[in-house]
Amino acid sequence: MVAKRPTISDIAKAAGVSTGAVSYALNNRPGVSEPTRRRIMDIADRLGWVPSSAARSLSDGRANAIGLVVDRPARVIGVEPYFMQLISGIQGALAGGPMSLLLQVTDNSAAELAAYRRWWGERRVDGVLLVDLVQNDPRVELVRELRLPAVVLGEPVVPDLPCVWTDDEMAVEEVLEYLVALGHRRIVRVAGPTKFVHTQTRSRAFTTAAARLGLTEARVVHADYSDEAAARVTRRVLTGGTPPTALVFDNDVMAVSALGVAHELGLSVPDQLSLVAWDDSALCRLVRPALSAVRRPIAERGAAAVRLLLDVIGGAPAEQVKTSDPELVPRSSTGQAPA
Amino acid sequence: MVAKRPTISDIAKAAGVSTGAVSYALNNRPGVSEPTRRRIMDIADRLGWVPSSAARSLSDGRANAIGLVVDRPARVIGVEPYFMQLISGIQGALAGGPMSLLLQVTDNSAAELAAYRRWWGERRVDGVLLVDLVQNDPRVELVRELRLPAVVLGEPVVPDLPCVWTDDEMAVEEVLEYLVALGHRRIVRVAGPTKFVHTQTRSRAFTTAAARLGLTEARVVHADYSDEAAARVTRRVLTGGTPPTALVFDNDVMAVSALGVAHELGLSVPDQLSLVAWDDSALCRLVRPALSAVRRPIAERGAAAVRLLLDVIGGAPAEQVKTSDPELVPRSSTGQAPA
DNA sequence: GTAGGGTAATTAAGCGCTTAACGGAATTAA
DNA sequence: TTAATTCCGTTAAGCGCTTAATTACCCTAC
Repeated sequence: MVAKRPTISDIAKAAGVSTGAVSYALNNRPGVSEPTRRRIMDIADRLGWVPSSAARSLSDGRANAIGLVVDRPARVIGVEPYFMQLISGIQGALAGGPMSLLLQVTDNSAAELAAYRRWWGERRVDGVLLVDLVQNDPRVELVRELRLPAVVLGEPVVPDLPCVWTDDEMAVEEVLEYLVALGHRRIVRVAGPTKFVHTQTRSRAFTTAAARLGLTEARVVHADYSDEAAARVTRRVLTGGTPPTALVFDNDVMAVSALGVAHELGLSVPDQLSLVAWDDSALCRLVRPALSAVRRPIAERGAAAVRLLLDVIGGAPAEQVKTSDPELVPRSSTGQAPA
Repeated sequence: MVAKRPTISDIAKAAGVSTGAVSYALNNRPGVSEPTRRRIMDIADRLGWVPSSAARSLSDGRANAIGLVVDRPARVIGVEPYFMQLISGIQGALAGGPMSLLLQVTDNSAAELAAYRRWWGERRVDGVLLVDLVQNDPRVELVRELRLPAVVLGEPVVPDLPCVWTDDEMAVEEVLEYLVALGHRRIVRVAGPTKFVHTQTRSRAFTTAAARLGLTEARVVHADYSDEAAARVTRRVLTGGTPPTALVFDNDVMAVSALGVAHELGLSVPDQLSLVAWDDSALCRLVRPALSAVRRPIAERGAAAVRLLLDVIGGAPAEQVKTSDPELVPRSSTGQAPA
């Protein structure tokens, strides 16, 4: 078989009908008799016909693709399993359907905006996924201006934007209560960059829960998700006055990095220091001691976001979908607070 | 500004010329005078015009996109930094140009083939990247049949297919020589699945070099890149008769997993057991002891592959490009062989 | 003065598909 | 018998862009 892409008019010719009839038949719309439809469809797949996405887009205005742009430095993105899991979930929900995923990795916010704008201008996507929302995120304004269907992966901070989220606040509380039950009182949260909405949400939840539990020495410090920054911050925190007995991180990479620092400082985990990671991953399981971590349904979130986005593209109202709750998976990095 | 995508006929109207003239002007082709061209271009970007990719594709037959499908189980793909680094590299080479990346993650080879075939049928991509080639890979046959431009990321095993590769054989030798210099003689290579061409290449290089160095007890065992399989295999190897003193892995995840197993068996690394990972990553740096690893220019490979693919799409002949050589990065997981 | 040659534009066809509008034949109603 | 209704199918316009063919015009040359 040689490579020649058949078009509907090839089919029409073979079936002795007009291209219009072929189109109706192939799209399961009324206008052709059942026998004709069958005949056309038989011919179509004997010929190995596949609709040209360009032609279809041009005539019906739909791109049959959704876009995701991830704006994180290459350095960070490589390590964090988060995105690949997310992408897996996205693909799962896309599989079988006619939609494809357009992916872009950028290293600054302007490039990210430009990517969305270009996709829209080129009519390349029917909608986009938004991750890592920041305060007053310009993307919100952009998609609204462009009337570009969008789904946020994150807390419902923008009232009329559809989103898919998990109850992180609850998880933060759970972690704190768990640590307190183990006797910890000096607990530090090593958060991601302040700019992210999810960082703020968790930090707020942390502070609130700490206050409720009477943890006057609990506090939040910031790093940038990278192992280097986490190591630096952790070292500083642990070598300062009245060091904490437990650290709660905002991702897995930072927690693993901190494990190294603890080791380096001769602090035994979990005897002298407890560590909790956020976003469970193989990384957490693989290191020794294995890290206690908050597991969130990342792939599930990706899949849910895609389904929601498809609905929104189809004209459904902007829902705010909550996925299953995160859960704390205790492993060997957390233990009784030292006396 | 409200969302309304301008077309060339909007521009034509505004400039008082025909759409043909606009097209010539915008594409920098002869047929319009310099002043007219300027005027048209000014209007175009005042209007924020962006070419419709569908329309362009339809008329010139080019999709302005390249495709990558990754066929690895979600479980594996999440952990391995490899793909994200690759994607970063790909994006780097794509940035600025008009091409986008279409990504698909599948979990079986049939689905992968189907994805390529569909993209081709839909005229969605101008070319594709092929990773993880296996022996007699059906994709090779497919892209040839479809005349779909393709670049292989891997060794030049298919004569007329362009590819981008690194000299892994050399790196394998280097690792072996390094270990031998440290006094190791019982060395086991924990390889990925046999089906992959790169696995075979490295295993062959390993066996050859071992023979040359007189290592009669060197051997190769197989796992599937996952941490579970690696743990199982490592445990078996280490608890068998005359266990090896050094293990060389085919990725980073397996090496980290083995570190855990060693720990569990009470084997001190590197005093009693040396470990070498393949594909350096933050993972290797982060664990304790930090893993000695073979670092390969992954992002560079991705970028080179894209450049090559763009050339091939443009009609260039099928080159075989070799990127910079891998290098062994010694860290704390390798040491003198035990007496 | 007219043929020849550029240059700067327009025209129109075509890429592959969708879909509103139309038409002819068979069926039903009156 | 004729008119109204259905059903099945065709026609043709249009989506936004590219490009070969064509026209219109101005210059130079003989």
